[in-house]
Amino acid sequence: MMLTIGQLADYVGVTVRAVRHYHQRGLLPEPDRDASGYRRYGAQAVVDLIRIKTLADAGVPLARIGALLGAGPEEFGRAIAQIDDTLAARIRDVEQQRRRIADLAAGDRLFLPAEVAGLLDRLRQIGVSDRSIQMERDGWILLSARSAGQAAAMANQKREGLDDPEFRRVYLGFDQAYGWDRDDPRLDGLADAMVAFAARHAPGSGQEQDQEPGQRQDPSVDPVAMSLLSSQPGSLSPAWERVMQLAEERSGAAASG
Amino acid sequence: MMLTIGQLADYVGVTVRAVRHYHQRGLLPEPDRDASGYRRYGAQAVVDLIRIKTLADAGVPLARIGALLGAGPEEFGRAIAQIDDTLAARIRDVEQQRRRIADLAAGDRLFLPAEVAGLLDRLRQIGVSDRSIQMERDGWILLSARSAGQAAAMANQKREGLDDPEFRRVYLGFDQAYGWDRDDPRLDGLADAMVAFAARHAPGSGQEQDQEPGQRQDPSVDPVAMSLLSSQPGSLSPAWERVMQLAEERSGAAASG
DNA sequence: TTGCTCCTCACGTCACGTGAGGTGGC
DNA sequence: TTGCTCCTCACGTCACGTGAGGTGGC
Repeated sequence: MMLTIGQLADYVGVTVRAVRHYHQRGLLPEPDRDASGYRRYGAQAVVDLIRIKTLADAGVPLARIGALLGAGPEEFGRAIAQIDDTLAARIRDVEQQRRRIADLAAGDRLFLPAEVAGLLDRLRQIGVSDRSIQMERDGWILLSARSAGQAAAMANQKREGLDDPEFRRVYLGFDQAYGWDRDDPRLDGLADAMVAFAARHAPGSGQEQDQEPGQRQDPSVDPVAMSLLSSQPGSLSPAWERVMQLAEERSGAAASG
Repeated sequence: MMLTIGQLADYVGVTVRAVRHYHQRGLLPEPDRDASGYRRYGAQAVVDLIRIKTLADAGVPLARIGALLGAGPEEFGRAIAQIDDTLAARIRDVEQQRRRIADLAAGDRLFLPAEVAGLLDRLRQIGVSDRSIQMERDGWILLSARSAGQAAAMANQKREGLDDPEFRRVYLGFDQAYGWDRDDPRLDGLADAMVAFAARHAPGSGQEQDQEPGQRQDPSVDPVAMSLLSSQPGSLSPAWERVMQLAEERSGAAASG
């Protein structure tokens, strides 16, 4: 009336190899052998193995299970309570994983701080092209990776800047100019508008906010700088290169004039 | 404005070693190196790595993640739905694990089929000693491991048998005799009672139920056989050995007379 | 006799962790 | 100059899985 290793393993719901592994690790005492050298198990082995399996299923490392099996009931009880806490936390973790894989299929909320996601939503809302939004997203991702806090603050600032109709006009004009020829006559007007807007919000104009130290330029009022955040090769079109060149010439002339 | 491997890893919440591992496995493309031979990452790498981490956290094997990253949105969506099902099942698993580790601290419900647990409860209720209940438990554990269905049926049968006051008397008498001397005069009366009860329920007495094939003896009417189920060395006391010897003599004499 | 179970090595797997020994960036 | 980050091997870890080669039980 003793059990073979296969009967024991099947009843408890583990593999034969697992039982042998628990012997090797010293979790389950090696039983006596029968005449053929087969291990033969009694009821205590069933009880011990179910304990081991139950704890192992709960994710308790085998080394800790070994310590727990030798512990008194009060220490065992405390350990059980702590393991239960871990399992409760695991349930919350899995619930969050479900939300996150749902986000994965949905959009790009997952890749950005909430403030940046809010800015991108605002850009979509005012009619910015998908191409520019993609470039903004990539730029903000890189900025967030280097300094999440600073990126969030700057994104909020830029989103507020978009409440200004003139900033929206300049930003959308630059966005739409992407595919123009580099000698398109409208680029001059666009460069003028950008320089004029930047001048009105530049230091000394009396309109800027207090600058934080180390924050040399403020992308919330400078779509050119913002677009440069994602300086992937090829991201600048001929028209954009041209309008930036024109703007630089004019602001240089204004500074020296 | 490109990221080092450490900036990338910190932002996404993985180790630098994990990023290198994903390169090795081909999940994340190797980026270009800077002048020092350092890897430099763009925004796409952040997006890719968050995808990998989110799926890996959800328990998706890396080999499958590799296939998913190359899949179209419809296949990706189906995979996400299937992963979500797996996570929902995992939550139910963890909830069951919590119940099982609670049982582990509580009692021995975990080690026995419900029918056997019910029988043990009944034995406790009618006043059987802890020692005998322990022996019953061990016997039923071994029997359940060899044939769970048969053990359950036999346990139900025995529990019903305990509704008979005479069976209870014989069983409790045998239980209490454990610590008696082997020449205690009360053992004769106990053996008599056991033989008389067994004879009344033996085949041919007109009281037995239909016997199932292969079920040679019925422990529900034979506490001696039941106690023998757990034939651990040393489990039989001198008094029990003696009373079984007496009972065997008498039933042998009855059979031959 | 055949198929199933058991035995003991011993290498493989999965997703990285952890030094070992050396170089570049601030 | 010091400490931090980066680089490439390459072995270690955890809980077993999976043959390899052989024997015993029904």
